[in-house]
Amino acid sequence: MSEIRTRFAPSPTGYLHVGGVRTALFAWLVARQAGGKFILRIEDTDRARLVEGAPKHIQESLNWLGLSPDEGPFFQSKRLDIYKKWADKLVASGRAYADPFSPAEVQTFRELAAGGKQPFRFRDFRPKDPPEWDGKMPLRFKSEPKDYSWHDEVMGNLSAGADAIDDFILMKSDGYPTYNFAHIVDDAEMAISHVIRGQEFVASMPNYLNLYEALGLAPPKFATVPHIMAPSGNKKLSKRDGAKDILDYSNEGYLPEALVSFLSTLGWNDGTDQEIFTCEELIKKFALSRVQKSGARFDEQRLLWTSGYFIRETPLEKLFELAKGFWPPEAAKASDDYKKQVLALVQERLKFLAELPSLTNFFFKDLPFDKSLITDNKQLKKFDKNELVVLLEVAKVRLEASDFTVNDLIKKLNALLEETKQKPAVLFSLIRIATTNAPASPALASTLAVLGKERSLKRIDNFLKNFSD
RNA sequence: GGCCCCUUCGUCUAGUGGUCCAGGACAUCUGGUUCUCAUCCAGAAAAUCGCGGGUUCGAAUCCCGCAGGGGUCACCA
Repeated sequence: MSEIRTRFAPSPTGYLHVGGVRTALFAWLVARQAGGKFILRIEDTDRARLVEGAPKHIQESLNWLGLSPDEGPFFQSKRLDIYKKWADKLVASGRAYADPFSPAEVQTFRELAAGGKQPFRFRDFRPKDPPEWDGKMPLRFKSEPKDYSWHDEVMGNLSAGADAIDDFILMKSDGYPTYNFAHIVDDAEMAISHVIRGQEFVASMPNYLNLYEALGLAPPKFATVPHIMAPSGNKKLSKRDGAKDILDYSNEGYLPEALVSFLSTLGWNDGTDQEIFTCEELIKKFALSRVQKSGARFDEQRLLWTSGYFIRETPLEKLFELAKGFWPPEAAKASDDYKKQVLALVQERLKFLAELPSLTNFFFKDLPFDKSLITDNKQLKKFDKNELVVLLEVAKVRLEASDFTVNDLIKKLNALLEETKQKPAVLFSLIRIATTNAPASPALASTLAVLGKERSLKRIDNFLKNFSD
């Protein structure tokens, strides 16, 4: 059996989003699991829609996810001589003709067909005496209509009638090939074994099959991956629906492993109850035949859950490395050791690393006094202000006697509960608010231990001063 | 509109004629983990398997029709 070779072939018209990346991931997995090659090909034949920097951006996105190509990137714009060669071959065999019609004339044909209630087909309007192709006119494929049935690794057996066949442009008047022509030539030249792509191309399959025959090429295997749908409504996910640049996820501190796992289970599963997959597991278990035939909705909640899961599973040292660049500005002067302690406390509640500042800011700077934390608190709002002040003053004295290790703090706090005859819901809330001024924090004893004795007591003092006013 | 494809809890899905009055996960809700947020644990609610006909002793699973959704009909990919 010949080598498995798959490709990802985006057009450089902008950034990569989850839809494109999932297709790339599937192609990458098919290559990896067979010990084959994954090839990146930039389809830059539409000169008008090129976006500068897009190829680099696409490569960075793939690299971040760990889907680096084994070959490429190849640029179609640098392979024009190859397409020319194949085009000449088609002209010689009579399977391509120069198209002498202007867009306006084509439009007239179209209206003519519409008037006759017939579906418009170029092949019904072929020129009687096509001029010789000079490379300046568009070159059109001369189709030979017939029925086709073929196998799709995802969709199963597909078929279409001869009505689906028509002449189409191979070479444009600017000298560049169309996608319809170039991708077939390239897939053959690059010995691609599996063409894995989005479902927008299934309708053109009969035409492609017709062209393969005209070129004398054996078609590769095909796999059609359904679109990722927008969270609401039944439409393809687009930028408007929050289809972010894949590098945005990197910038927000999602782990690439999480994106890969999430994307793989969006329209694929291994038939078991497994919900999370590492890359290695995917390489072992992925199968095109188990990819869903219908489009799957993008579920932000599930992405967050997946992301949080991977963050929790990451060893602290590694997470600390990954978290560099995400700390709040005030953390700049804090020691690595201190930051690691903080990170250990918030690791289990992080969904993505950009949440770090909002979760940890009070560890690095004094937050402003906020009376509503007391007055809105279910337990504390029932108390008289003076009662709370007295309670906190007692707490302060007892905490002054602690060495601020977690164990000792727990001991002291428990003793305080006894002494004051208060519930944790009251006493701990009060101390937590006084020492953090934050609406939420990790467990009290751990928080105090990391904050340290001096800072904790100072904050209680400040809180008492503000609260008494 | 023509052609092609799809249709199981809100969402992602398991399920290929009986073990499914449909299982898992996310989200939601409840309880527990000495306070909050989160984690973790336990539990609840949630799909008459798009609808209607068949075939069969028996259908989410096979067949037909319908409806809804998607894709496509470019010198874009």
